[in-house]
Amino acid sequence: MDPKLKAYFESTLKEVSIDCVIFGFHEGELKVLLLKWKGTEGWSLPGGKIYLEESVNDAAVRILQERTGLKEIFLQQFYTFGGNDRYKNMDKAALFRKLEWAFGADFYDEKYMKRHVSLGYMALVEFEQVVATPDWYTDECMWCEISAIPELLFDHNEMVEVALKALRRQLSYQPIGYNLLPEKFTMPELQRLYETILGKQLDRRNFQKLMLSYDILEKLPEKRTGGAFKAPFLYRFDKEKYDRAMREEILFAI
Amino acid sequence: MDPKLKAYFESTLKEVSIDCVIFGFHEGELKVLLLKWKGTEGWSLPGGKIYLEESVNDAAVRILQERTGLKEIFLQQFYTFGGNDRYKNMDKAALFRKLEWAFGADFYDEKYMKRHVSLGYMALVEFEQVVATPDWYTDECMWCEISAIPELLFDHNEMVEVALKALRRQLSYQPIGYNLLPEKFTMPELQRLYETILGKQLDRRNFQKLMLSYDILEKLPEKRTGGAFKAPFLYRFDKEKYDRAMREEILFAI
DNA sequence: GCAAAAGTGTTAGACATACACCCATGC
DNA sequence: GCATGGGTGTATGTCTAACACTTTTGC
Repeated sequence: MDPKLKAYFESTLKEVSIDCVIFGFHEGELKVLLLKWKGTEGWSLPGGKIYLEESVNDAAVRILQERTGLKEIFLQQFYTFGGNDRYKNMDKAALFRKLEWAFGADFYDEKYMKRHVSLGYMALVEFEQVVATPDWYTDECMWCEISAIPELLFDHNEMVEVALKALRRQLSYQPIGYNLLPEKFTMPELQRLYETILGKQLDRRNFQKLMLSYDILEKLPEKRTGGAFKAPFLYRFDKEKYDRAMREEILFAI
Repeated sequence: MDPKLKAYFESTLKEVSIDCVIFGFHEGELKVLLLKWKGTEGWSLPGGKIYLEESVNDAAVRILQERTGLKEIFLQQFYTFGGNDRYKNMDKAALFRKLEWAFGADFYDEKYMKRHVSLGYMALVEFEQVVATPDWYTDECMWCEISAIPELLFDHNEMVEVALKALRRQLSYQPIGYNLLPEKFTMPELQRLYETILGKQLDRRNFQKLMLSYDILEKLPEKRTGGAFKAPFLYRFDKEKYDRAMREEILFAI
């Protein structure tokens, strides 16, 4: 095995790791960042290990930064996966044969390849700002529409589902959008975001009234020009009020 | 060190453990089960380790059963604690001196006393049915009112707070009470439960109307006799409808 | 009879929902 | 001009929230 990889294994927790469901919003679609494992056709969520003296939240921030280049974004734990059958839908032997081919004959070492508990973190990122970067295990990145996710390695399909459910639930008591949209955005864009996450259509006029009633948006004098049809106004989140709404968990009746 | 304890250490995950915030409701008070560590005056939450081939959820069920005698109750993950400073408010050296006194000179073995990631589970139990039982480390159990919890070991005070917050949040999209109340209960008792968890007073008449509107309660012909004043009716949860409401996460506007 | 707890009903107002009309832009 | 998307306003009905009266029970 590569000595650097070995050193990484030695300096990190062995039984615990982190997997991130990184949500981005682009062209009216909610997408998730996936990585393709070297030497295989298998895709997985971005993940990583925790250094011995690192808090798990710090590790999640670090991993997210390594994969997207972004710091200070919305990132939170949503569930911890600790089934003893997390490989159940896979041909584990075949996978590890391929991985040994890519990483060296002693990659599959019992010392490192123990049963893992995985902390699921979800991140909401501004799609345009992400510079997706593969990690040690992987050689390709892909933004995949939430509705067209292929079969993933391990229990990562379940992770995406649980993350999405947590995200939807969160929508009912916290605002969303600050980390998923560019600084300035239009009301229809915000609505599209909500519709995509919730998976249902919303009334244009009622949505606007509701959003404005929460008093977290600032209407700008500018409009989004260039597009076809009537130019919509631009809005911006009032960060202070937005953060307060996040903290106080105001009920968002949507 | 005791060979049985050593064997337990060898057969469990070393970096991960489980801590349980076990809520019970008694005499109009929400209470939490605490354990006192042998040889110390320190209190902590009930917890335990995960066997190598056991899923974390199974481990949580097992630990809960060991401490309360109860099975098939409400139990769920609420957060995973992975700070690298989880001992920060304690005199760690003094604690371990006391523990070595109680467990043997080699209790504090670097091999076992690593940095731990702790999975927080919360349980809602029927107070009357619990037979509280200390574990390996502890020699005393106590039900402690939520408002009068002493300073606990490790980061367990924070755990209780986070659990309580999660419980309150959950109240807004799921019914509660099935596992906290006896089979038959009165509307004022149910209301007291909600008031205790939410930490605020509710209107008697509106509460009743709201609860009945969710169609998960069955009004019984009997009344709670024996008490002073007018005898209140007894109710029972319709388990099927209750479970459906849990699954569908109907919004409980309380 | 009185105080305290419980049962039941009413009413005003807020809010969600549904819907209508006008404006801007490209073809 | 027309199709399409966007801005704004209004009416209706439902549900929440505040509140009143009656009944039961022990002292």
